[in-house]
Amino acid sequence: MIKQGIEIEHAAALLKLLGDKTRLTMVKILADHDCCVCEFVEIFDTSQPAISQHIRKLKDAGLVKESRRGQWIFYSLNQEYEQFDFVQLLLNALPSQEEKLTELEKQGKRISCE
Amino acid sequence: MIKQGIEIEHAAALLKLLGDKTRLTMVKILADHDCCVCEFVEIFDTSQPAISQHIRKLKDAGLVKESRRGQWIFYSLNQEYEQFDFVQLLLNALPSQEEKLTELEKQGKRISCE
DNA sequence: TCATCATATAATAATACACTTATATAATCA
DNA sequence: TGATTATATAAGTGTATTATTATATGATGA
Repeated sequence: MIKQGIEIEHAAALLKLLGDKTRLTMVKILADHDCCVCEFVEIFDTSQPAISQHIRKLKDAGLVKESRRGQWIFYSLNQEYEQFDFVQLLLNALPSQEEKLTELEKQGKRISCE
Repeated sequence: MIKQGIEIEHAAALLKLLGDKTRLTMVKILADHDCCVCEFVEIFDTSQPAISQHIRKLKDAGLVKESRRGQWIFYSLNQEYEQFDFVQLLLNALPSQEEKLTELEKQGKRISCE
């Protein structure tokens, strides 16, 4: 039998995870751009450990994955996440957070390491 | 300017509210049926104050409304809720909880007062 | 009016959460 | 190799959350 859709318990846990302004915004941003911790620190004007701890929760849930590029670790949405469709449904209903990145760019604080 | 969609802060608060197994299931059930507290007490096999407190959170957020019918207070989704579309989007992605009500019915514990 | 049923509210206690500070790890670069 | 930069982790703290117990309110029906 093919498992389809999301169980309600799982959904509740996921919504709880996303039910935090910082994490939700992070995930929305990650839907369009890979980012590293130091960028989020700038964007949210908060401490590095606070960001790392949010990232860890997202990673533990399987929602984001990491890839090291030199000095930096870049995070991105994990397209293989079991309930990726559900997450996308949600994210599509949210307003773009693009301006947060363009602001970063403007300040010359966007990291790119191609 | 017409306000459209949901702000990310508001969305986070809403997801947090729904990020609880009991509340999420309640809301999913209420999408199809009005229910009263004592029914939820049966369905979730939990205490009456616990249910009342969950209901209050949903009511405070504007997500559900109440109407007294005799001895009982029936709760239902508030279709006028500001972000009702967003909530519906979410609920539609969740599996039916219909069996919880049919189970109630079978036990003769469904309240109806027409 | 009194007993009962449905629900709300208050007080409390246990747990979870998100931040802070301090420190560790890991890569880079002089 | 030693300094620097990026990130993770650990420990501690204040606050939020959720349940419990006890009590109050409000409607019904004998």
